[in-house]
Amino acid sequence: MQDPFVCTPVSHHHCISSALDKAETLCRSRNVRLTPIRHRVLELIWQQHRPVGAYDLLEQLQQQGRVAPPTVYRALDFLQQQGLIHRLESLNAFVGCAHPQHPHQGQFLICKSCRSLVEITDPEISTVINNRAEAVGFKPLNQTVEVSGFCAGCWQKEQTNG
Amino acid sequence: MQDPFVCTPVSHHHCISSALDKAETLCRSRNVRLTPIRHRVLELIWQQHRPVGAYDLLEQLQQQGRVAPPTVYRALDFLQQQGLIHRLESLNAFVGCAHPQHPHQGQFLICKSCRSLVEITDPEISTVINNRAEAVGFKPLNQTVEVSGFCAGCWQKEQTNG
DNA sequence: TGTGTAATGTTATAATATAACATCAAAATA
DNA sequence: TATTTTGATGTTATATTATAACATTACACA
Repeated sequence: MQDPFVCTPVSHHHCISSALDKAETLCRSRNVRLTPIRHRVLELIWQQHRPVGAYDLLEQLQQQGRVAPPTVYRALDFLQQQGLIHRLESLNAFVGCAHPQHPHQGQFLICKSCRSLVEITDPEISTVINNRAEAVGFKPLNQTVEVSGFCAGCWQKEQTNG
Repeated sequence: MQDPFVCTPVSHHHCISSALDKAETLCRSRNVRLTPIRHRVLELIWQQHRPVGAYDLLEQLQQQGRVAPPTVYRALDFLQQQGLIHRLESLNAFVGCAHPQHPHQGQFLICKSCRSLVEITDPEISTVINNRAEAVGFKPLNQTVEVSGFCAGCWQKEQTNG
């Protein structure tokens, strides 16, 4: 089932802190360290609540002192390993994961117009892909599924405008 | 159904020339120009018959004279637009398309070990993805599906070795 | 032959990412 | 508590991927 969570400007502060709380709990339980830098990077990612590039993050971090690229990339690596963020290959960007509690194959719907993103976690998609891969003798380990198109709102506008 | 074409070292020269012939026919019928540079880039891509980076191609082109990055990227853009090659987002690399006659959503199986690649074109995969996207109000236009794992051969080796 | 368009050349630089090594902080252990 | 070990971060430099901007050339067609 899909988490019907919707983030509105009003609820956004909650969505950020909820994500950070989850992250803290998770890291504690796994006995890994959500250091200040990692925490900060995750926070920045959730503040945007859309795909963010590493150098965007870098720029924001640099407002509080000198930071170099490796620092950001290390934090991103860590957050990815812990399943707290996903990397979007088609955008070279990162986004917070809404349900990091258990590892999963996410699928990403990326709006061409407003650049918003929805993550769905549909077992049927991953199953079909795995089945087809196995049918040709391939052992699937990890899936990248990214769909470019229009979100509901932008699609309406597209249609009325043209 | 999947094209059961298999490229072996022995048949590889044929697979290259077949791809180039198809490309020529296609471009002629579409009234677009498969110029020498574009032809050469496509040839180099098929010679490798695995994902190749733009700068790999550049290096090979430079063996016959000075060439700069934009030249390669323009050729790649053209070939992509014509559906003659695909871009692999998770690798920043390009690979020849085995059936460029009609536009399609390809799915890519990428071997972590030997870096070989298989393209499958499974309508069920694209359909399921589109359905699920539409179910959440999203209008899907383009899919990126890339699966990382082991090809049949390498998976066997993996299992016997460890 | 001119004239417009598409393709390519050329230079510079943007954007993304990592290697390599130094330093520092925390946790684990004696 | 001092020691050691490990993991995290700092720092510098550079690799890799990609594009902007403008000049020049080749081709298609009037």
